[in-house]
Amino acid sequence: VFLHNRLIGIYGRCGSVSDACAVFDAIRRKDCYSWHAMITAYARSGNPEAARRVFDQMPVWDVVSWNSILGAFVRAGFLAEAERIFDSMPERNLVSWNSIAAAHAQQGNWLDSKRIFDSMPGRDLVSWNTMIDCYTQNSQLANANMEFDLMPERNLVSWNAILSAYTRDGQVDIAEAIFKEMPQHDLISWTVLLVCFSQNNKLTEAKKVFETMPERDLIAWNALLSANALSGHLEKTSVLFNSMNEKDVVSWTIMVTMFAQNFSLEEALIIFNQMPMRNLVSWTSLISAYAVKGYLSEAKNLFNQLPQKDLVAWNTMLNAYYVNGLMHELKQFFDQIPGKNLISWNAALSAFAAIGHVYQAKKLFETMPERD
RNA sequence: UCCUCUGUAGCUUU
Repeated sequence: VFLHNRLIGIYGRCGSVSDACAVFDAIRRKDCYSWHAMITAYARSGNPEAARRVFDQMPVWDVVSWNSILGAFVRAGFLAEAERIFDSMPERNLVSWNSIAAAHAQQGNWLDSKRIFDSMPGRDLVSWNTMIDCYTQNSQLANANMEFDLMPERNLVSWNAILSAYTRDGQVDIAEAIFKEMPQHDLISWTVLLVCFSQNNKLTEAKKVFETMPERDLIAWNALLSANALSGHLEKTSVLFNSMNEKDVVSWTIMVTMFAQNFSLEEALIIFNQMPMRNLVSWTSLISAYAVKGYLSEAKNLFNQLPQKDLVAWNTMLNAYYVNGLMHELKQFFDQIPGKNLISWNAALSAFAAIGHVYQAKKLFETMPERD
């Protein structure tokens, strides 16, 4: 059982749910570790409903079982359901509280995260680190920084989190200073620094980080690829891409996106058609490629065929109407978007503003649930 | 051997 449970965990982590499931089914005497590992495997694959089916079949539940199913819904971004689970838990520990705090931040409610953080029965290092990340995700650098200063102790995760905060805010010099000041570096620290340079148009420095870092994994390679793609050197980026001996769906999507953003629909399609695996992000990237080249109906067809849609996909399609000048359809589409976020509102608002429909723009501005 | 924190790809800011 011990070995089987480990296997479920390994398969879950590398995204092979079906393999995890096969191992799980083969265990005759399942213990709670088996059940929890299987729930988490489904959670990691983005399938909280499957996770719930496993949860429902368990003979007994403990706090880890509840945390596992809570985590499945948090990870999938289903805040309402996560809250329902949290409220109905017979017992909670710090893990439960940390999860629900992170869930609110994911949906943009960083004030709720802070409220939870302040009212939770205790705090551990993970709580503090979570709080820094809640602020970072919501572009609240000053608050992230304050929390970092206030925390009673820090580990490498805390340092990486604050490094990310400054990176996101575009404060390259401070990020560099933090990198030098931090007590240790791991692969994550190095990659964040690379991304920091990459996202602030410093390709040379980004490359230098890549060469300097003591070890490189696929994420680091993808970050370097992305740095090249962002700089607009299509040819050089393609050479790098072809030289990579390991590629995942992210690597492929970086290429599709690069061609899309440089209006090379044909090349984006060539890459897309060669992709060995695709996900929602790759499809959305292709929709964008069609849209910016004026192929709205193709974009719309792809969108309608998506097996599942997230908010980014909806917003991409919204923008497709805008760049093709179809304001009437845009308005209708906007009204259909479930759970609009600030990006949806800003996109619609700026669309009307850009074409001089001041009245419509003003009306949207006044109706917006939040503004930045 | 199970649950929560940090790194890479897609959407808005004319």
